[in-house]
Formats: sequence, structure tokens, C-alpha cells
Amino acid sequence: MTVKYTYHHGDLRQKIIEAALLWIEKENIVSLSLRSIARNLGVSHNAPYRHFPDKESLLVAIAEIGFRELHNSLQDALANSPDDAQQRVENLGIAYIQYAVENQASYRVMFSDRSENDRKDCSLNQSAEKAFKVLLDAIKAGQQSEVFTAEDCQQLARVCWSLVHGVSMLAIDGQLMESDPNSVLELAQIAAKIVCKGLRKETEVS
Amino acid sequence: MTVKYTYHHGDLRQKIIEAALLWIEKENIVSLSLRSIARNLGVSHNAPYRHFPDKESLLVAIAEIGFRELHNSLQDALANSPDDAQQRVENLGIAYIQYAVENQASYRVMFSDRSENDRKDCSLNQSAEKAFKVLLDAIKAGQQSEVFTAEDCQQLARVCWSLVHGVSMLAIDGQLMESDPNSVLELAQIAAKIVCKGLRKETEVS
DNA sequence: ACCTGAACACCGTTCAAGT
DNA sequence: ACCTGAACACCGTTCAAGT
Repeated sequence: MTVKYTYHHGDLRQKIIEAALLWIEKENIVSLSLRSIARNLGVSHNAPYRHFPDKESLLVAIAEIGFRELHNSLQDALANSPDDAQQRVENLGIAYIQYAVENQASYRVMFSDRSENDRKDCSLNQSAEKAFKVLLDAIKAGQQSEVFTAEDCQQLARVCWSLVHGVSMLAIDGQLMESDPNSVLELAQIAAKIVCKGLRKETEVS
Repeated sequence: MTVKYTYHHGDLRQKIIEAALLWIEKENIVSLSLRSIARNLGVSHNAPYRHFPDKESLLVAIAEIGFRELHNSLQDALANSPDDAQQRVENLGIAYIQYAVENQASYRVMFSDRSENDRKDCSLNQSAEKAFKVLLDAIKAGQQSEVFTAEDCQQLARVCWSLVHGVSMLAIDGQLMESDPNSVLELAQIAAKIVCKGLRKETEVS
């Protein structure tokens, strides 16, 4: 009795996003095509334009969702961490890498080569910054409890971020090990340990 | 008197590579088109196919050159380094990042999202591995002179590689600082210091 | 509101010719 | 050997219609 279906799809937007992620997982971003997605979903090649003004907008939408999910994963990791500052930063790093390898397609889109124009998309930058801030705050806490060196915390956070980003990217691209999935997490733990040790305030090491 | 020009170009292959790098520097890999390159060079849209069987082959060729250049940069950095193992690894990291930011286009191609098929291109993997081995050996040397921890050196090298790769990628994508070029090198130095400190053999730090 | 088909300008790639 | 033009199948995007 109630009108349940407006037309063919009520959730075409969501379906498109899912299809895009599936495609990127199997193939890559370059070969992603709105037309083939529409074809696979059984709609006309033009239907996606009702939901996204152009192809890049679809990718930006995916990236935005990804950054939100990543932010949540990082928050969860903190919630399940003890009070120890170093342990908290280590857990953040591991959670970050875990998100990346478990959501390869999203992660690739989040950090894909955007054109000059879209790089200024403020909402995207803000989403990314929000995730970065979680890490920054954890490092600040470590500085306040005097376990981390007192250098510029922005720089320290950038180093940590770079490390987890590097591990994630190389792992996703299969350039780290012969794509052994477990060993990625093993490497993540080693990486977290090493960088946190490097962050420690030491008593006289030049 | 001597035949200097066989046809329109004797060095079309090289010209194509240069034009592609220029394009990628200004725009991005996705929007690179063989046809527009050909147009810019004043040849028919089909001429490039005399030198590269397809678009991906052009990118693979660029990547291969890049890995060779990177390898040379790393070797040079070692040649200009003192005997101290930690200093050598730090210099390698800085040289790596410096190569990446000074050759953004090449670097992006070297680590661009390749399809399953091309990822098996052996010559490319070998070129990459050769550069990786420079880092690996430097770390091994540090272990032998007892300044670095004795853990699996492959894993340690992967951590270092990930860090410099992460810094390079984020810097190139303008996600690290407001694209201040000097501060990238500053960050590179901090990163190198931190990770090397983390690699050190310490007397009882859990 | 949401979907469709025709149309346009672009691309990668192939092929049969030209010099 | 190296370059060219025509041709094919694809794509992103726009527009005028359809329900």
C-alpha cells in the first residue's frame, strides 16, 4: 500500500558507490568507468549523473566516506587502549594500517592523484585532517607525560603518519612481501615499535 | 652531407617520454593521453605506437628509468657518506626523499596503480629490488657493527623504505605542509633521525 | 523527481597504405 | 624503417525528452 519504490532504484547512489569500490578492488582506478558501472547495475549510462555531477565527484564522495571510517577506526583503537602513551600511539598506527589493508579500494581512492582543482576541495581536506588530529593528540599526550621527545609535535606526527601511510600503500600495491596478509600486520607491529622507540625521550643520545 | 634526419624525428621515443613526464608533472597520470602527446609533438596520433606497444608500456618504461635514477642517487649518497653506519642510513633516506620530490612525475609513475598483469613485469620488479637492496645492505652493515638491533633485517629495511616512501608520496601530493619545498627536506631529516634512533641497539628498552 | 536515447568530442588501438 | 588516415569500440558529458 505504501509507496516503496519510487522508480527502478531508491538507492542507486549507494549501489554506484559499492560497485565502484568492487571494481577498484579487482581492477584499478584508472580503468573505472561510469558507463560500465551503469551497465552492470542495469541502468542507462546516464543515470549516475543524477547522483554525481561527474566521475571525480563519485571518487571524492568515496574518499570522504573512507576518511570518516578511518577516523572511526582510530577512535575505536584509542578506546581499547590502555593509558600508556606509547602503547596508544602504537595501537593507532596498527589500526591505521589495518584499515588500509582491509579497505584497499577506499584507501586507494582517498590517496589517489587528484587534479589541482579537486585538491582544494575543503571538505575532503577537513576529513583527512580530522583523522590526522587523532594521531597528533596522542603524540601530544605522550609529550606531556614526558615519554616522547619535546620536538615540534606537528613534525613528529607527520613522521608517524608517513610511516603508516608508506606501509599501507606498499602493502596494498603488493610491493612489500609476496602478499602474505598476516605478515603485513606483523610488519605493522614492528614499524610501530621502532618509530615509538625513536620518539622516546632518551637521556643523552645525540 | 651526412644523413642527419632519418625522418621527422630520430629521437621520437625520448621526446615522448619527456612530454609525458612534463604532462604528469602539471596534470596527472589519469589524464595523460598518447594522442595529445603526439599532437603536441607534431606527429600523427599513431606515431607513438612505433616506440611503445601501448600506453602502459610507456609508463613502464618511465618507471624503469626512474628506478635506475633512484638507484644511482642512493649510490651517490653512500659514496658521499662517512663510515658511520647510522649516518649512512640517514643519508640514504634523505637522498631517497630528495629524489622523489625533485622527480615527482617519475616517482608517481614508479608507484602508480598498475594492473595485475603489469605488476608481474619482472624487469620492473628487479629495478625496484635493486634500489631496495642498497638500503638493505646499509642496514646489514649497521647490524654487523653492532649499532642496530639484530632483528630480521628484511623487516627493518621494509620499515625504513615505508617511511621514506610515505614522506615522499604525501609530500608530492601536497598533503604534508602547505607545499613549502624546504620543509620537506627538514622533515626528511627528522624522519631519518627518528627511525635510526628506533633501529639502534639499546641496553634494555623493552 | 528520476530515467532514457541520441549526439559530441575525446581516447586507445588496429590496419592498410604511403615515403 | 618510420609515418599517415580511416575505422572501431570505448568513454565522459550534455541535452531534449519521456514516465
